[in-house]
Amino acid sequence: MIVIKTFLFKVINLKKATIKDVAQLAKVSISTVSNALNGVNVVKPQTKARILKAAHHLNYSPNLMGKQLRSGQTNTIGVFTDSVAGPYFYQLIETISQAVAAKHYGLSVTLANNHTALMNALLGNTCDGAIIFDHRVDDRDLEHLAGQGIPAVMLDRPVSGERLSSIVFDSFNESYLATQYLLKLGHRRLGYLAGYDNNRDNHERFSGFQQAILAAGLNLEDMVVLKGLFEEKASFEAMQTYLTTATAQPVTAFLAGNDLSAIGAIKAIQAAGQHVPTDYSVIGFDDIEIASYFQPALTTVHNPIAQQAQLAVTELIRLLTTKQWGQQQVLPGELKLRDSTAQC
Amino acid sequence: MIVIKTFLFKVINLKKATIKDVAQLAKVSISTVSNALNGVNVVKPQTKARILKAAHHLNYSPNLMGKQLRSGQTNTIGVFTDSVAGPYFYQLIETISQAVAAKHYGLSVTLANNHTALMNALLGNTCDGAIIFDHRVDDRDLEHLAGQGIPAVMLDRPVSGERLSSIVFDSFNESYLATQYLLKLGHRRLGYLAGYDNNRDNHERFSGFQQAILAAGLNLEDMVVLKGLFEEKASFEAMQTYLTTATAQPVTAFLAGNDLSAIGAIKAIQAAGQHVPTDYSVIGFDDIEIASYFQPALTTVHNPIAQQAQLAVTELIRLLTTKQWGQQQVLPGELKLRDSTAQC
DNA sequence: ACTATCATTGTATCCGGTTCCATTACCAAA
DNA sequence: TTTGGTAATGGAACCGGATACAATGATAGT
Repeated sequence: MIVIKTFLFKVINLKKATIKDVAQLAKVSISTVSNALNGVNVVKPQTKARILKAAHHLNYSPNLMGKQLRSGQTNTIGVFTDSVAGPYFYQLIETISQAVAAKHYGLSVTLANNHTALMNALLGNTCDGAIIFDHRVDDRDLEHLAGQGIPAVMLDRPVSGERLSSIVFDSFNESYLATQYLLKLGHRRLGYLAGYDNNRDNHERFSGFQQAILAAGLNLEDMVVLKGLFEEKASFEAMQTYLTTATAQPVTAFLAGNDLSAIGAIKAIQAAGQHVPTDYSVIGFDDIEIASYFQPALTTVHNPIAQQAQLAVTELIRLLTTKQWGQQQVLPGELKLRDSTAQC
Repeated sequence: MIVIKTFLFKVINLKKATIKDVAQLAKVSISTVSNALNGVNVVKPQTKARILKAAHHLNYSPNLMGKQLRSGQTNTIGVFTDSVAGPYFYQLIETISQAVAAKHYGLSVTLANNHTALMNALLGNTCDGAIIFDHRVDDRDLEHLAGQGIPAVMLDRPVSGERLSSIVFDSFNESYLATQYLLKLGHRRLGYLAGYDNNRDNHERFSGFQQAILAAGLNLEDMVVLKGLFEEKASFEAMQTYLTTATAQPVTAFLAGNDLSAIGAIKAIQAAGQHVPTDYSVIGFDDIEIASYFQPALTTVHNPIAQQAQLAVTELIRLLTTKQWGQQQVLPGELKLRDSTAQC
């Protein structure tokens, strides 16, 4: 009999202890337990001690679902994204996590594989506010969010509204200045390694590139656009193809859609027996970790990712705690001069 | 009056629509709404259509807290970690996210800044099962978890139990083999760039290093241990100090606790005007992205991170769906021969 | 001793869903 | 017309907590 009892005890114990169990063991009501555990200062110290002891004995930890359902607050900030791949994201999330912790919020990163799952998570009240880095979220989705009163900060698109802010990089100007720098070095025939067609950064960077060229009084027709697709491999192949079909008046400098693209291009140039920056200058975007380790060290545009992350959290908490409107913030980047660019 | 009404309407509308609102608008009970929206096949098509229309009109999306509280299921797998920094984590999480999506689970990554927050999140029923990559979780915590019936897979420590599995790399053997390789190249005086004292990987790697040396009949006293702390800067300084105090019979090869450490050491060697691998051979661990871009390309131990991630998800789902016991799995790494090692 | 006051504790409701079970409506067979 | 059966819908309990409010008990003032 004793054996069976022990077994039953174990099975019963497998079920998570609830506030009811704690109340029963401490011989008080559940409301008193709730008060004691949440630091409401009305419980007699003696009773509180008994409750804490009971809670500890039962390995009690509150069910967050119940807690959050009733209180309507999660005390959690959610980051929603379609991809955690790449160095950008983890630099971002690292600072976000620190900033969120400093403000005594919890952090939850949700990776949704499709749009429905994303919106469900976003609208499912699993967080008090959202930081969104997801290209699939369109304006209609944002309207939904706003309608449900969930504050959000967008990182990949400039938007703003009643409870909606955005913090983006100044891709156009960065590109404009980088291109200007290549022109200043004496290059007159430039190439652009394009990223994805529907990507905002790609679009802005390409526009900046074009505008700088026009502003210098040069002809866009002399320029070359290669499909780099933001990838090393695609850029390598695109550059390889270009090099074999090079004309008499070849391009001497390339602006790449991002660093990976720049690296792929440089590898193709090197594989063809030519040199960077002697034969070609190349500039990237993002200043990923590899950029400074690469040979030659990459001249690239550095975006203040940590600053963006910090601002995103600050701004979201502002939206959460005040009833003020959201705003658009644009952060300027910086051209890091390294060894992949030289005088023409 | 109309203006005020409109205003009131707006304010009311700001509140999220609940299942009750949908029921009211569709003129049915909430249970029917629930059935209709969850695909229970008892609702008359006509009614269902009316409900769907109402739900859409109200921008209704269910509150996940309520849903999960009642059903006791979250359909979500949680990843719990103390740090997302570094390339290891994002390679890991990328594969995890794909695997989880393929199994039709949601994914939530929780970054807890302190132990209490971590355990609260872990024990708060916010996920059906957990993948834990957090050095702060000790055996007592795991007992808690087991006691609450939450299945978990540990990634940084070999453990197993009723609902607990682990998937770790074979750090000891990897280190043993890497050291053996250095010995095979003719090196007789070796150095180890140590990581954190309390880190399991560091401990295993150091043990493997020592055992390989002993097995070769060499004397441990001839070996050198530098404090690299898994960081580039600390390793740079440790190596710099070592080089200035070098003896007549210097070490010719180093095993570093990780790649960053190896890179720091190599930079110090180069800064001192010497060369790798001509003067010193250096081996790292992890095969981070930079390793192959670095000059010289780093000889390092490659761990099958994607495989670990895939197995973690598969194993966790096994624990979730069957009542079988957990297990320990150890994955072998592979020594990637590149350009930072040479014959003595 | 009686009562007002305050410190504690208990009761009941609610949060937003799911789900079991009862109820209703409808139709065909007797 | 009655009955039986099934399809469709509604009612109510419940998940685990928080919280407003009621109730209790103790203490002190008169």
